[in-house]
Amino acid sequence: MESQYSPKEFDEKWQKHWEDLELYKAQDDSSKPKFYSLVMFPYPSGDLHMGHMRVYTISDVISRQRRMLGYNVLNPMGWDAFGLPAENAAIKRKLHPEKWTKENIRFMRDEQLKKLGTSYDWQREVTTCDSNYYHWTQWLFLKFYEKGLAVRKEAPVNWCPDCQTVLANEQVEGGACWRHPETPVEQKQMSQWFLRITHYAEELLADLDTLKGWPERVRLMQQNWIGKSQGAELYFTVESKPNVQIKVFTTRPDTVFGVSYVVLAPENPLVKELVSDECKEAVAAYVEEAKRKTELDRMTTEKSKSGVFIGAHVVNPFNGDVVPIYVSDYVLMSYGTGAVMGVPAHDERDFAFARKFSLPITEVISADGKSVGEMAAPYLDDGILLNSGKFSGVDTTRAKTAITEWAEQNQAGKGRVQFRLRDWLISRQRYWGCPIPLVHCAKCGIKPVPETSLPVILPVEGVEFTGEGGSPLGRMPEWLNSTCPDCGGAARRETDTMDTFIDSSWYFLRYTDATNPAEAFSQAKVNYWMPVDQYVGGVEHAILHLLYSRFFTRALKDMGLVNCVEPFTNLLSQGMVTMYSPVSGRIEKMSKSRGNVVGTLDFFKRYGADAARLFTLFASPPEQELEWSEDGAVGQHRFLTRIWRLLVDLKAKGVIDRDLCRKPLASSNGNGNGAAALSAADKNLIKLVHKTIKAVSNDLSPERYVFNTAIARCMELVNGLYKYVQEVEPKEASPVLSFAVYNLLLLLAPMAPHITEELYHQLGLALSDKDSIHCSKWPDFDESLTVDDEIELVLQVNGKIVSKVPASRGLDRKAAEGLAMDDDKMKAKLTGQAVKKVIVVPDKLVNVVI
RNA sequence: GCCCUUGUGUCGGAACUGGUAUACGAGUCGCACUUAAAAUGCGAUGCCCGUAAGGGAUUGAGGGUUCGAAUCCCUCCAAGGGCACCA
Repeated sequence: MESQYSPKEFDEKWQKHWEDLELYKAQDDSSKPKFYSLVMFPYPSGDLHMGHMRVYTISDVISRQRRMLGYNVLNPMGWDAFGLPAENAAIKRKLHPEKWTKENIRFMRDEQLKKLGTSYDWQREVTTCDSNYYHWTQWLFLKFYEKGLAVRKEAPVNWCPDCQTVLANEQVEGGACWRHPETPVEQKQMSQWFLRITHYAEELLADLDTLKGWPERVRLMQQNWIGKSQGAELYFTVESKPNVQIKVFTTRPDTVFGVSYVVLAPENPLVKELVSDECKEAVAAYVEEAKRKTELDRMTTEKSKSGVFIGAHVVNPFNGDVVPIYVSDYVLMSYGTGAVMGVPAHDERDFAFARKFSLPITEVISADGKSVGEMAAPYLDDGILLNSGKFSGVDTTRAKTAITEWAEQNQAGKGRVQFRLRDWLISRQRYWGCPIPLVHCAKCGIKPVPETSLPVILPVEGVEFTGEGGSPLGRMPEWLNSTCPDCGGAARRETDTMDTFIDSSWYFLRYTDATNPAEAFSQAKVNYWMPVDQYVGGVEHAILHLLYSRFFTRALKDMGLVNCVEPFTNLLSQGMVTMYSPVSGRIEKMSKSRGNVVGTLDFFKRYGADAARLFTLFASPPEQELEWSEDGAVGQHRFLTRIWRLLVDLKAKGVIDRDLCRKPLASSNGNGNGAAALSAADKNLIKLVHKTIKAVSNDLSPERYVFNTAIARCMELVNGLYKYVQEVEPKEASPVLSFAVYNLLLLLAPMAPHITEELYHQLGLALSDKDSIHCSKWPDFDESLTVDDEIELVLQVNGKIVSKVPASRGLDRKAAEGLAMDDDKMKAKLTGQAVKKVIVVPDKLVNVVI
């Protein structure tokens, strides 16, 4: 046995050993309870750095400990392999995206994730750009299409004139194309595919309450994103065209008597219909300008309002007022009805608009129902109505209901709920994505590709990447030209591919039956494993990926494909890893572009995988940010070295014994295993072991998941062992030391899997060559051995500490009080004082109030 | 602007339900080992006053509840994140 701890001698040996033993293979049927452990799968960008490793380490520790606790664990890994960077690399380096992606996957899997010592079941590896995966992505799309959840509709989208393609919202940075910061993105009206996530808005919102295992902040972010508003839709009849109504959505029906104008969004079709001849030119010009307006312009002109009168009026159904109709880009076509009523007195934006166009500001609510006269700013709070006909004098809350009711009775409107959530635009004019399985037939229109013809293969050979002019698929006639499944005539394939978020919205279902050639997943397997018991991932996916996955699961449940409603029972969203960036001079998220990355290969070589894992876990609790520091990592390497040296020494002395180590030494009170011979040092060490087992078990439990304190407890045990060895100087097989060392290794095994396995075998604790510490049972503890008989009683006067005295555990109140009154320092404080009250916290403190 | 999170020694961070603030690690200093250094082991180490014994203040700031507050409540300040003309 080497006297020097050098992980490079054995890290890879054990990784191979575990793989040969198929230690991490999940069983599809088992008498053990199942535990589905999931970590967000990576995009194969090519090179993981230590910052990326945090999430895999956390998830791996959880999986390993669950295995030791006796669960049948599914811990899979895969690749979110479609996406733009691959296509970019292809354009830049003339390397096919598939080749680039596959090479990256091999490197990341074999050289990075495996070398971290992760415990994945690689037989279930999933790669979203493989046709045996996207076959089922397409099949699911067809299911959504059948149910009317995938629809084609016109929508304004982000268009980059340089790339000649639609961009995802995520690819618009500061109003410009992410590839050309100098090119502003344009808004373009296009026919695109959407998934109707809004169909589930209400449920997605309501069921957030059932996700008790999710962080509060993630639930809140989703809640805000879905954005439910309670209000009313009110109808304003056009004065010159009594058969046309403008419907507006408002959350403030109580302010309807204060309406001084109505505004339409520039894209609202009513603009063209209602505009008067005199205004036609000005309105058309404004609408044109608004269309061209980029997000950049919008942001810079945020607060100032623009707009044009369209030469028509509407009648307020509540008071008969005739008010003008404007068109303005502060009204969005995609929210509500694309029209709003302007109430300057009680809305910030309407106030600004009214000022600019000199429109009347009619006060209809105030704190006490009395007019305040000239308004310098809009009054936004609740209050009492005035100038509101028969509703004057009513408070806002009741007025909202009353006015909505009146509208319903008089066909002037109705109550309505509005969501901020929009339907999910999934079309992408890109090559490297899952083809949408549809054809366009001149005769029959849009037709789905029959299930039996799936998958629609993404062509790999003969694809040219020029970097301009949209998707290369459109320039491949041999792929583009197909036949109509209905009439058999000529048809063109859909050239758009799907948003990559679709691929990741169901990968956790595929893991349950990853190699099934005939189905997306079998009912039996998916329902055995789902829902995911513990999901770990970055907070950057708090909304999109997690919301989409919830939507998918819900839709599939309604189709009878899965049984569960919510896919992820518990969610741990880990904080990002930061480091000082020489580029910006600040502490920022670790990333290549910021020049503050720590490479994995180099780190593993210098300190070993276990030190990397321990530092990542120790530096801060998982939900918080972690600042990478070389010093801290060295500290963990030192801790491992300390364990190594101690155990090498004990082995040389022959004190560790394979049989003794498994004997529980349950009782220190005289009747346990060899208890008669136990010294005070022995008893203390046994207690320390039990206390450590208790603390670490608690720290690794789902209620806590605080790995930093778990490691701290293990360090204390190691410190205790050093002290014990120094004191006792053991020379022969020791039951106490064998027991302590064995349990230390068990507790550290999930966090530092290599060194614990190596020492387990080196010390001869293994039951055979095929044995692994990772197959061991997680240790139990004896509650009675986790408490000390002797405690320190704290004595306080008025809550201030005056003295501390030793006392035996379990003292009653009287006795504790007696101890306090007997103490010299207490006496000094209390003489001549009237004692008002004595508070005794058993086994903790006595507080005398004077 | 709205919503959320976080503020504890020189640094990363502990303190489970209000009950000994600063566990564990890093750094620094000292001792041992060594010809020497590194490594390792042992010990000390939040701040102020004091040679010491001892005393005092202290968990971003201020206030409150309580016998007792890092922890609960209110106001404010700072940093980070999310949303942002959503009617």
